[in-house]
Amino acid sequence: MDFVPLGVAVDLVILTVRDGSLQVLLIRRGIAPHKGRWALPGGFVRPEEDLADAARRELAEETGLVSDRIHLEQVATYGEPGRDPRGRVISVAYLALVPDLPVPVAGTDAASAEWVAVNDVLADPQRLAFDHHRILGDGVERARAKLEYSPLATAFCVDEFTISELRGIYEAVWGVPLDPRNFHRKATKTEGFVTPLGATTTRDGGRPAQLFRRGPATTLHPPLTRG
Amino acid sequence: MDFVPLGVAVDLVILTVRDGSLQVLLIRRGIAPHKGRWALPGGFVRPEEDLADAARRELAEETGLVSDRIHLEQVATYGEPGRDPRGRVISVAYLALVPDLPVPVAGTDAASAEWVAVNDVLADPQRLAFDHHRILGDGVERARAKLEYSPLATAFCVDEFTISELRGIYEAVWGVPLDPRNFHRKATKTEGFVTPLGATTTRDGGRPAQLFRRGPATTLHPPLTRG
DNA sequence: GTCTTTGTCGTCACTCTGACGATAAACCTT
DNA sequence: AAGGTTTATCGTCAGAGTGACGACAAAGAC
Repeated sequence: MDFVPLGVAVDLVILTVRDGSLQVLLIRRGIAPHKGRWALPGGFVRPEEDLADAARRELAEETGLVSDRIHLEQVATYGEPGRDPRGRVISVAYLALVPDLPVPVAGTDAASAEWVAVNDVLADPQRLAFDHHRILGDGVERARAKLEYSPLATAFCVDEFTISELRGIYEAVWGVPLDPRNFHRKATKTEGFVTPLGATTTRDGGRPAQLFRRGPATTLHPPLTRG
Repeated sequence: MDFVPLGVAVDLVILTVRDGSLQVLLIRRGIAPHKGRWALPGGFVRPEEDLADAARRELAEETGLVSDRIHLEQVATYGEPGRDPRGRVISVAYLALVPDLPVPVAGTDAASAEWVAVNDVLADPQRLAFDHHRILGDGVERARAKLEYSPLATAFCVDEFTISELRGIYEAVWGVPLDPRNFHRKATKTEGFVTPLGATTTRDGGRPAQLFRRGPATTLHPPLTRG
């Protein structure tokens, strides 16, 4: 076997929508290399650990979220020689979409962790360690694309949500305003996207809004469009 | 560094359309494990080699195709412990779309290589070695999805092609018949999909058809639909 | 009560789509 | 050479989906 000295890591693009903007969870690295710089959460895969399990473990360590109810999907793998000064490290990137919960963002090997607006991070290619700028870009692009043809936006919402809250997700992720009336029509008429619960809430102010839960659909026909 | 004994490989899902059906290039394994069984082409990544370079190298070794003009994209990475009897092997799968050329399919470490109809292979989960059945499924699914919203179908065509030939690609990959008149309208009216050359050909029989080249678009607006 | 905020229903013109008729331009057969 | 076959390409038409926007409903704020 020609096994070469090489490490396999997972890196996480953990996204949420807070205060109307798309935000990513970053950690300030507590150890070398790139000590003190901002980076995506991540770590090495253990010898007998599945890749997805490693991603779930890292997610739990950073956010305390048990990932059974969290959307987690693989995005891509980065293996360019030289991307990590420690040697040959292959990194498998995962994308996690979480609702805006009062999450105790505190890591074990991270000096500190916090939510940062994606736009701010992407605006500066030097902001993140390693090739994490590129990984973040790919993850965000994946999320933006999937909102169009999948019911994935609901992964950003709490269990019971209103159509406006759902629209807020789309507006934050895509960065464009959407017409409330047309969006309401689309969301409620697209087969299997959302299921009405009968109850209402006034937590968003104004007239009480119906509460919905995510529907059974896995794909949206027809897709929503980004303007 | 906690580098564990572990190998990184690339596996290739090389697709083409031949005789109206979607086909994949398979090799009969010449060495253990799974010697004598059918599998996707692939091999270990070299110590100082980029993942994409490894995929390009394997593609060239198996098909002789120089990949500058071949569409090659990463699909996913498979790392379940136990997926390879030799030990912990992480495999990065790439998807290659090639035109139907008289390719000298002959491998270096493969006893033999040949084109096989994708439907036949997918119908039997035991047909391929390792977890290649799953990898093939994921690759094909990616190709099917991308035909909808990208001009990727042109990657299956030779440089200059007719609308019918392009339609044949869609029909083979999706496995559904498409209306020639409606398809012609869509293909020619979708901005940047195909560029007319002015010349015509009669190689498909019947009335001479206009020749086209792939256009500058990277995304199709609006997308083509599968049904 | 009135104002403000947000939710929900409706209308209308426009575009896109799928089903299909019709004609054009080559080759093939006899 | 005439007619049949094959494929290409244009056109038509009804129905679905979309964006822009008007209108009204139902809560809290003052």
